Amino acid sequence: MQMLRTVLEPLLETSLQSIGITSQHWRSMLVRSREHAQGDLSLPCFPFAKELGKSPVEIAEQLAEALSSNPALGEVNAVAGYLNIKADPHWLANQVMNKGVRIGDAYGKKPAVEQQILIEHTSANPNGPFHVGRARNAILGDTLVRLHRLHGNNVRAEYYVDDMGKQVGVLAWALANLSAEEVEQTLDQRDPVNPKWQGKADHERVRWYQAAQSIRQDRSDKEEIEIEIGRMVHASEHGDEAVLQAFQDAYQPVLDGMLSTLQRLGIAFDTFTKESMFVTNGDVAKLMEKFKTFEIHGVADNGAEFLDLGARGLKGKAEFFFRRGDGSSLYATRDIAYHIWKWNQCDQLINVLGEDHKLQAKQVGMTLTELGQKTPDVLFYSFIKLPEGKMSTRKGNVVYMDDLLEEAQAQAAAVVRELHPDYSEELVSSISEAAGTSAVRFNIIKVSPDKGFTFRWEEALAFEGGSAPFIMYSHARACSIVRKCQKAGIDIEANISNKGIPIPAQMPKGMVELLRTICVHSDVLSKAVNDRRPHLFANQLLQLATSFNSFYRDCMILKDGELNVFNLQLSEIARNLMRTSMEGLGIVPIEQM
RNA sequence: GGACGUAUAGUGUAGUUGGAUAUCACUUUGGCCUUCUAAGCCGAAAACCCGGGUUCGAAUCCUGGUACGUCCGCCA
Repeated sequence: MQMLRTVLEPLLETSLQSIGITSQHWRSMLVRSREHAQGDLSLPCFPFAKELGKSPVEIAEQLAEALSSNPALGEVNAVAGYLNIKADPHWLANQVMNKGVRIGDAYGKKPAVEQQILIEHTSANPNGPFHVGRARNAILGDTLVRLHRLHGNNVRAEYYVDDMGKQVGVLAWALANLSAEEVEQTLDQRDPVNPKWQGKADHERVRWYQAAQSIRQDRSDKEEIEIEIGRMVHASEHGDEAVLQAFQDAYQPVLDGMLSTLQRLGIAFDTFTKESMFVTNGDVAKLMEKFKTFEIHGVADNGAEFLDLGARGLKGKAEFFFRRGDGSSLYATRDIAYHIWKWNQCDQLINVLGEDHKLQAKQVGMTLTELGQKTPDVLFYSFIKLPEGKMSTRKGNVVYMDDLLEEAQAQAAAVVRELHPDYSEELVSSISEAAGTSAVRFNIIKVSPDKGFTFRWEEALAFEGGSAPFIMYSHARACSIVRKCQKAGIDIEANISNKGIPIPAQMPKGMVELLRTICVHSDVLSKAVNDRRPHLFANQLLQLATSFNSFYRDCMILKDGELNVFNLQLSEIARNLMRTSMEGLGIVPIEQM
């Protein structure tokens, strides 16, 4: 609770000086109390014992006594060597009601100058539909973008389109050379396309890609095919316009299909940048020339070139190849050109990458350093696997995002129909779409990114407890109160702008809880954004919803037709905080459930 | 073989500049719907991978194991 800390620290400093503590080390010892019942902030006094030759218990008591009173301070207790300080509920209420708690301000450390932040995420190869594994990147990245915006930062969401290289080459070759019959014949032992997704290019064209992969291994003319694909890939890497256009015609519909899946999850991008751009504009060629001048530059027997990053401390296989023997560039080389381009248009750069890219990212980072460039921040995430094991399109062990979202909506719809038989089908459909997609997002975002994640249907589709619908429900209740008031002829606006409402002398437990939760909300957002850990904020929002539910139980707003204005004002503050926070996590803040 | 990451109740998780009685949810279990939406609320039971070390104090730091994940392409 930063707002309490700000008030407390100077008081505590005086108090500490009075008993002979002058070093500043205690500031880092002032921690959040473990138990809410004990306090908001606690200072363990054990380290002072040796210095002062007194027992920690005694020191804590002396400190408690020496601490001057302040409106912000509620209970101050010395317990077993700890000094516990609780914020005064009235002071908290005053902060919330009259000082105006806004999200993202005051207590976070915001840079004085507006920074342009560029977040690159997802950037999946456009060769097939999203499965839940690939979606972790998109959900994580988009949430980070949203949280930055909530925090008041200027962010651009960027998708790097891999429009050259072997994968797209294979897709383009297949579309040009295989008939639908051939494709289905080749894939006959595989599950057919879900009829639901017929006509959706990511699902349809991936069949061509898969068939080509199989044919490249088995067919008698596989050598010729390989030569043909190799020719196209080579041409694309030399900026051949016709080939690049053919590639684009092949992948663009697939990419569009993939993006429509993401759109259903509320995920969108501001800019798309094609990898081929850095080949055609000459950046890559210039970069490779520059590498030649480096002292860590090396050449292999066949003329391929590399940088010896081992000389800069990289362990393991330290030769970082940037050019093939035939003179063409490699993916990583283009990636570096891309990074230089990105740095030219932002102050902070964040990449969201799977853990399989760790070494690659390290190499790119070290090479950028070598070039005198800054290194990007990277949010790594661990892979999602299925209970049956690793996700593999090839083995058919895969859950497509489109299927998951469809199932999520269907199950949510079943819940809504059971709870509200009176709702129209239209209403059921809009509620269940919001609840289903939000639940899927939240299920992934609420856990720490570096934690391995096993996808389970029953967890992704859980609508109670720590889920998105739980949060949505709290928000919908707050909205329901407003509707109820309006129906009773109460002017909400007028009552909210009435600043003269006294803070109640006695506050129920639920109200104090809500006030405390609201007061740490902004702190948590700052931490989540600055540390790139969105799950922290997800858990905070759960806490906010839980606190609101307790408040809802303890504090009536409309009782026997009588309006409690203070409760209404607090409820509205909580409702707005919930709504904006939900948007920050990509949870749809519907007003009725 | 080397590098990096992870290990917390029956299950899934929170807790990283060391602090008290370790968080939340599911499951199990006891209560609460003639009062603003019970997708809710209140209560009970249940856990820090295994050894060593540092410290007044270790889930947290160091060290040695074990298990799991990822990487170690002139692929992308």
